[in-house]
Amino acid sequence: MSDLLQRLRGRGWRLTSQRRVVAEVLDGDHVHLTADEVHLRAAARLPEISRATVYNTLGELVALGEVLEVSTVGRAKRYDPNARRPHQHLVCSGCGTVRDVHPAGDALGDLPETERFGFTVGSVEITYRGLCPACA
Amino acid sequence: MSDLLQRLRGRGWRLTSQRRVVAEVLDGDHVHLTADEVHLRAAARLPEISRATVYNTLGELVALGEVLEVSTVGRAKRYDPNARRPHQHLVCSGCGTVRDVHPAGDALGDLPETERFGFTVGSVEITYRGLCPACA
DNA sequence: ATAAGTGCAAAAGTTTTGCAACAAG
DNA sequence: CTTGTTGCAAAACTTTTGCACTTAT
Repeated sequence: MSDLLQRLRGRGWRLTSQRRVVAEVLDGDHVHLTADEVHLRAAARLPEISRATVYNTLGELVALGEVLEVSTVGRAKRYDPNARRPHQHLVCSGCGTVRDVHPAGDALGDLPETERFGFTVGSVEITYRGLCPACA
Repeated sequence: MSDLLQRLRGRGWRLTSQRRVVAEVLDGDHVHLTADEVHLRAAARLPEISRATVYNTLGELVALGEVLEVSTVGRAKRYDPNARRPHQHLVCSGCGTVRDVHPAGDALGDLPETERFGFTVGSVEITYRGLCPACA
């Protein structure tokens, strides 16, 4: 069983075949699927799985902090299972492909107090936009 | 006439009352309206303006580089007229409010060649996520 | 057994599109 | 005038929801 499933079970997550399949589909590096893509791949293994369950499961994984929702501009949300190691994204403006990147050192400094407008800042997200080799 | 309208006219943009109203609604700092909010405010001045025209106009302004689409996670896109001075966003995870911020110096270093996967990187986008005073 | 999870189908929210009527240059 | 723009209404897409049925524990 994957680390992910093991961790989830430890948290009292009820393990169903649908959830197992969704977790399996999300496994891996550089995986940034849309909900629909997850459903498509999950259905290949478990034909009767419903869209609603995929959405429910993805929402729960996000709430548990095991999966991240990737910001998009207009397109459908993408889900990133690599929530444990901080990283940034390189997004193709042509086809929407996303790659994880781990820029060298550099501490993307926190936002100075004077620029916070009273907000409580929880996370910083960096996205590099450009064109992938195929679209360029 | 605003700078924006003047620039657009210079580019051969046909100026209609609908477009003028959309441009006026977008004018200002810290403006990050959704298409629907733009339509609402535009309709207050020009009651017969249609949603389709608002979407068309916003899309054109984005294509012309005069307005930026702000990344969202799930919610409706927001449009940012402050496309000329580079800046970042502080987004409330509660209500979706967006504020422009201009972090001190710091050069958010370019992505090193070895991390580009063959992509042509055009822009870097930084988003600080947290809770605004009202939602905290 | 029982509480939680699932599937279905309908609805909600956002954005796009086709086309006839209209208006800016 | 001519071509680009608008409005309408319908459709496309993504995500959410209500409820009866099923299942993991």
